[in-house]
Amino acid sequence: MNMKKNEKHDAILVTANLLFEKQGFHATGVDQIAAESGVTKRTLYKYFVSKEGLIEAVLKRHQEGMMARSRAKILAIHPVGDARLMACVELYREWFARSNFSGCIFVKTLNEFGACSPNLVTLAVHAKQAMRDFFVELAVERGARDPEVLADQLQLLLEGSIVVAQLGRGPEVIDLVKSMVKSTIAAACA
Amino acid sequence: MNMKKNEKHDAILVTANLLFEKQGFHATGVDQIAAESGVTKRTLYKYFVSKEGLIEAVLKRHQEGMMARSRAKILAIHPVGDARLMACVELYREWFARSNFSGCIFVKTLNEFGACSPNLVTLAVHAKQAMRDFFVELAVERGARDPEVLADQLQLLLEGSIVVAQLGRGPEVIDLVKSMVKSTIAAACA
DNA sequence: TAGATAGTAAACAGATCTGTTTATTTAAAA
DNA sequence: TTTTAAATAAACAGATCTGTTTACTATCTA
Repeated sequence: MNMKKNEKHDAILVTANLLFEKQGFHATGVDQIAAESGVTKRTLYKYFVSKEGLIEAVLKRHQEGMMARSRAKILAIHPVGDARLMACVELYREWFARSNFSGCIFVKTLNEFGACSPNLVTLAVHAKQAMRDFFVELAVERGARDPEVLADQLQLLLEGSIVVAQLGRGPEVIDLVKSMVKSTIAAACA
Repeated sequence: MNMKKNEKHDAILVTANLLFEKQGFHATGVDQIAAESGVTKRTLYKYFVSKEGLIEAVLKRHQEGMMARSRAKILAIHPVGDARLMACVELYREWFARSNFSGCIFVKTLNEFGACSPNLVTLAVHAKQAMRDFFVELAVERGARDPEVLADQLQLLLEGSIVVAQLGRGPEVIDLVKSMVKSTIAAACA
């Protein structure tokens, strides 16, 4: 069977994702996406009804990939305990350390479409919720007194770290986050 | 003497600030800013060399206003101690509770101009630094063992709270932040 | 081999964007 | 009152944006 089904379709999604992360949504034109995908605009509009439709697809794919990669990395870690929660934090360090790190595509979505596209905002909110739900799972596993609260605390610290990393402090912010997460977990399981 | 010097100039700055916060920078056109300022485009371009120049002026004015209002509110609080740091956090609650809250204009700057305007990025970084410097002052006052670290921790939590508030959790996030700040201060002064 | 499918190339339409120009009006100052 | 400065209104220029259209060319399969 033919494994390279929808090659172009995926190339467009990957390129668009990269450009949106780097430049933002409004600053990235459809022409640039098509050109850098090695595809004509016509082909792009064959696969996606509109720029907004493309953004939607990019966000969905990004969330799925993010969650799948996170689950794969963290759930392989044993023994279950602090280790998994800390590995979660460590995942953010790797992200910030990437040469092309330039913030979170979902935060960008909130900031660029908060006033004009409830649809895209919803996708961003759901993505962040999915991550928080994963934190709840890990908190339960860890035996937190109130897993929901611990998840909220983790989310708070990690969202903060994204902005601080963007401010030029780089991956080292994670050291601070880790120390705070450690004492937070301790307090949440006492 | 004539007190209403530069009335138009300021009207443009105020309107532009509101629109940029609500819609983002790229999504806000110069025409809209001029129209809603009750001014023609010609006048706008008399006061500001370009859209980027206008954005620059908006960011500077925003930072100055923010710092002045914060200092005025917090430095009036006595006795010096936890109260001032907590009042700082409370300031964010008021911000999130405003009907037109839609994120931080400096975070928007990072996300929209990170790849194409080092100039504007620098302004955003400096604004965030000014706020952190203020946190350091308050931490010193409070008698923190390492004021720089406490300031970093505060910054981390408050930046996180902005995004979480934007995600629809509203001003209530601040309750969580406050509890975390309390224990963080306790640990930082033990 | 014939025909459907998917793609390229490139022009086009119409809207919108930043920024400029011209001509006119208002208003204050000399 | 006369002059000067500041603002308006509105057209214009040129670039760029999203999205469409037309015509041509591979490629794969029935």
